[in-house]
Amino acid sequence: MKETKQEIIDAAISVLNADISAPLDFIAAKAGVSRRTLHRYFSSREELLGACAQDMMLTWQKAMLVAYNSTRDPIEQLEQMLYAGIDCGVKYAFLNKLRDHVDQELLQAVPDKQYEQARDKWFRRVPGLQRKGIISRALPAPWIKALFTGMITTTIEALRSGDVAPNKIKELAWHSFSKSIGIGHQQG
Amino acid sequence: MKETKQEIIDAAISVLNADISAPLDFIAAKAGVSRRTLHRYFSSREELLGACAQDMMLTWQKAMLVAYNSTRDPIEQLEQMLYAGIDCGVKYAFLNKLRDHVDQELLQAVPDKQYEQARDKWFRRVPGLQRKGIISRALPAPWIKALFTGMITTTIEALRSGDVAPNKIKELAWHSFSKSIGIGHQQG
DNA sequence: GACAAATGTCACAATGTTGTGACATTTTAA
DNA sequence: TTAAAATGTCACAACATTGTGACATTTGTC
Repeated sequence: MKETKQEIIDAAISVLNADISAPLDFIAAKAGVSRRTLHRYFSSREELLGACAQDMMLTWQKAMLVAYNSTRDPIEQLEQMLYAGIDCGVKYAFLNKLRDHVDQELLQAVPDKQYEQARDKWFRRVPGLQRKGIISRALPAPWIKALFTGMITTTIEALRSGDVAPNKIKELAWHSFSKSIGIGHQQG
Repeated sequence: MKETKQEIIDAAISVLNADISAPLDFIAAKAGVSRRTLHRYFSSREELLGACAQDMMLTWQKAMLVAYNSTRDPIEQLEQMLYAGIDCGVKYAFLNKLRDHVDQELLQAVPDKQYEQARDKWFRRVPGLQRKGIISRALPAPWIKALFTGMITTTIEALRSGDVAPNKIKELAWHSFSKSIGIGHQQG
């Protein structure tokens, strides 16, 4: 059986993702636990928020590193990183929101530098790949980064809506994302 | 000078988009108005939420219809609809969230059918365009729809982050979106 | 079963949020 | 200028949320 503390964190991420100000009652209910128990693990809302942020970052970071190290081919690295991002699921969408609401001190403990390491390492290669014509030269690097994170949230949203078959969705996501940044084109 | 009521709605959409449970004080402050005045226009939080939903839907609907009617070419229609979606800005991202929080009765008054009219009219043509090879046949229609809304939020997020030049962003969005659904490919 | 750890239930104070009334002040339009 | 409309300020009650203590109940382990 899972640790209660982790279950509360997971519930919190899920609930707070929909409503960052949701009462602790909702989070406790989602975790199948009384509010009193929640408070035994997290003395305050602020502390819970911080734990969520830390949990998310570690999850994300680990997944990205595994993906990045799974191959030497940059295109395959990107594909694996996209899949890893999708697998992180709803947790990912929550990440940006938290930055506005969590006391920054609570995030200091997290190895923030490492967290972005894998993805950023990859994105520093973008100009080189563009020179080789592998990625469209028409697209600025920050836009490519935006498309990457955007495709993850798009995919998660599509999954949540239930309109797209789940077993095909990663394939679709990579297909569309790779095309959107010009992979597979011959552009001299 | 703008109507106070509309200013409050705009402020509410902006604030609630970041935090659906944000106190009315924040909304009033954003609107440059006292909380008491806010309550003179909206007797309850619920009523304000409903007004936001209605306002958004009408804005979105009008923009889509204008875009749709601006040309007969389906590809150009799609391009214009994407631009219209981006122009609706932060308002759009709010729309889905509201569906979970607003009493559905308050949305009944809105011509919901019409709201989706233009976009849905377009998306019903997708199979035909796929048969002609204009859009990739590998992509299910719901996924294309997800990509459309996803590209809008991606673009808005990129704008908000400040990492991508605003004057080029619509162009980038259309470039990447059209590629992501297979427009411009020769696929037999 | 017996014991310890974890959890639940209830009560409670402190604080935050909402919605309203009364009245002062400012803005608008004639 | 003046009267009406709009807004601001303050006070207030009702309600929601948070965090904690005291004690009962359940769960896991020997």
